[in-house]
Amino acid sequence: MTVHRRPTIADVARHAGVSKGLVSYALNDRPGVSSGSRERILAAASDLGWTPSVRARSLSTGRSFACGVVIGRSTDVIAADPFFHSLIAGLEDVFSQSGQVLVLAVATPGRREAETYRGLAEDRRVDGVVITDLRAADERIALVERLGMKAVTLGRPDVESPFSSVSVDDGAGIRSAVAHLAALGHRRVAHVAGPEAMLHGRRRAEAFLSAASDAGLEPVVVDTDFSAAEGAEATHRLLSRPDRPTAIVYSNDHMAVAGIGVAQRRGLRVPDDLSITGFDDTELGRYVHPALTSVATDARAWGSAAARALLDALSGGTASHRELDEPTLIVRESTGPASPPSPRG
Amino acid sequence: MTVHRRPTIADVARHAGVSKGLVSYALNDRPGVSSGSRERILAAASDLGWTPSVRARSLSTGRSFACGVVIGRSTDVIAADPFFHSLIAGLEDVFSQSGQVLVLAVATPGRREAETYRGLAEDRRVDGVVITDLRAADERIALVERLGMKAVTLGRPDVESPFSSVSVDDGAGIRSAVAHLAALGHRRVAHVAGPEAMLHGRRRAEAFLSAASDAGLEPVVVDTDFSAAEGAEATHRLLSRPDRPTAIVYSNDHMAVAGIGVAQRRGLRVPDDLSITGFDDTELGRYVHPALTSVATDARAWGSAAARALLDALSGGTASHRELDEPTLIVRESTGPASPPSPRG
DNA sequence: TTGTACGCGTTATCAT
DNA sequence: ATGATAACGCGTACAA
Repeated sequence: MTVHRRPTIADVARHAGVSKGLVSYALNDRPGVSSGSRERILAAASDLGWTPSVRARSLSTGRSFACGVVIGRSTDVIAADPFFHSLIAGLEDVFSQSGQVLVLAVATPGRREAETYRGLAEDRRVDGVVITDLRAADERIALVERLGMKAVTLGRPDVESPFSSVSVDDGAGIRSAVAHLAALGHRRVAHVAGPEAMLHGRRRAEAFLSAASDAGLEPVVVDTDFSAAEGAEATHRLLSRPDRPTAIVYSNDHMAVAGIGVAQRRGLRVPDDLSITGFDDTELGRYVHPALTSVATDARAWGSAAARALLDALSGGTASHRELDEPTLIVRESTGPASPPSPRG
Repeated sequence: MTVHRRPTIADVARHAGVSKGLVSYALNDRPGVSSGSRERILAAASDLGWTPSVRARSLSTGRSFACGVVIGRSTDVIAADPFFHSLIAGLEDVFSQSGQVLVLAVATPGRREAETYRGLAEDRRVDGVVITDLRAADERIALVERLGMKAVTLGRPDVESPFSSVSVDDGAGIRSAVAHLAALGHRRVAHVAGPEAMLHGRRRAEAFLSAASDAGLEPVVVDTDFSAAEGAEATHRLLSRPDRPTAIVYSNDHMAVAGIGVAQRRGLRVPDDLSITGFDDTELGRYVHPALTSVATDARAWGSAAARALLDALSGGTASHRELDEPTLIVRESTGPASPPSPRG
């Protein structure tokens, strides 16, 4: 009675009547193997149902066949961000097909971001990482490089980077939102932005400001940390101004929904008294009242593209910079014609 | 000039003047090492800054030092579920401290759940998995066992299981919501439930029904897939009934927020015409209008407890069943005294 | 093409 | 009871 042992490369070699080394060459599509041997080897491998042992491969090559994503510390904020989940799904779509595994690490107050990257690099738990939420002068680029890992950044960093990037022009999304509002006759428009330290938050804010002034509007920008709490607070602040805006462009749906709540709480009607746009086009936005006008980005496609770029880098490819399709504005009910502000705002 | 090479166990052995094997025994706290040698070995290891190579260890022990979570196919639904993120954070809190890594795998229409588990097991990419969203007669239990992995389930399965479980009595949360509504004078109450196939969805529905009849109320239950879309549709159906409910208990915040939207869309005021409760106490619920009354579960603590249980199982512990603290009802603005239904509902 | 050393810990076997 | 030695896991890579 034979125990079911997993076939090793030695079994394949025996089966094909060649040496272990030759099998390795044949299976890795490398030169120096006659086509006859190659065929016999491949046949033997498939006969035996052989698949390489990731563990053994890992030990001899020093690679881990895993890629990582480090989630920044603000768990609550990211927890509420459906974007992130779609991104993960997109990454996994590609990784799983290439035998890579996706490792998730969470930075905490007790284990800061840099330590978390170090932890993943230390024993090469991952070969590469996906860097999200780029910050101004982001130290992670140099850190990851120093740690000897490959990486891909979501968006193009503002510092020298040896890594590939995959970007979406969210500025275009913001511009279309502003254009939409301008066409509706709004003049005093506000932007509830993400953290100023985050590159995409900043770029959205810049796009907002330039689009608004190009259209001859009077723009205001308030920074937040992307949370519903700060989104709500920013909305209160904006609506308390004597020259309160008639439209607010939020940099995510979450804050926009909170913004609708604040407006209602203050007795304003959306969109009659205040127009609101979101960003990310989350499912919930379609079912709140009024349904949210939002900028739709394809986070899953973004993830897939990033994963492919990272795999390419892992197999020795040179850094590339890819720009994905522009996001599009989905107009629903939360935006409407501008009307003079009522005194009760 | 010496190249910076990572110290291996052989270096430690040399340094301590003993053999490789003995170092391994000493570092793994196994008998057969004199206290003198043990001390010298530990000193040498810390002198050299030696840490075991996970890869080498992995090859010789057959373990991967990784644990996995498989995300079921409905990405959109889970994407919107902040619960999941907190769970992940809780898992990672514990895994990262014990040198484990958290692997995330996503099942897709193209790669179904069972295949995904198989993929993780095939080359032992993970040693154990956390099984979430238990279903009735869940086949994953047997599958995972057959695949030779350890596991922990979130909630206690309704089938024989060799695995530890960590549970939260969400029924208690539902009961407190029903009690709250009953105290406010509601009589016709509805529950917008999760999928009937999911154990926790079913248990919440059962808790709802029994609590409602115990309180002498007239309960209705509608099943959904947890998405905002189905939550909204269920709400429409309920509010179209001639004997429409005056209060609805949703099995997540997401659907509850959509429910508020639907009520408003139909010209009903919350809570004057309709009281609404959610489940999970997400951040957004605090900022919608009216702020959502919701059942708060500590997903992060749940994750940590599950991770600990899994680690325990990996180190040979026997299956245990732990019950965490009961969730609590957070009363906000979306629930209020019952009032006779207006004809416009 | 083949043989074999190598990566690095773990563990069974053997000697003291 | 201590400790050394060597085999093992499984691919990879280089010398022969």
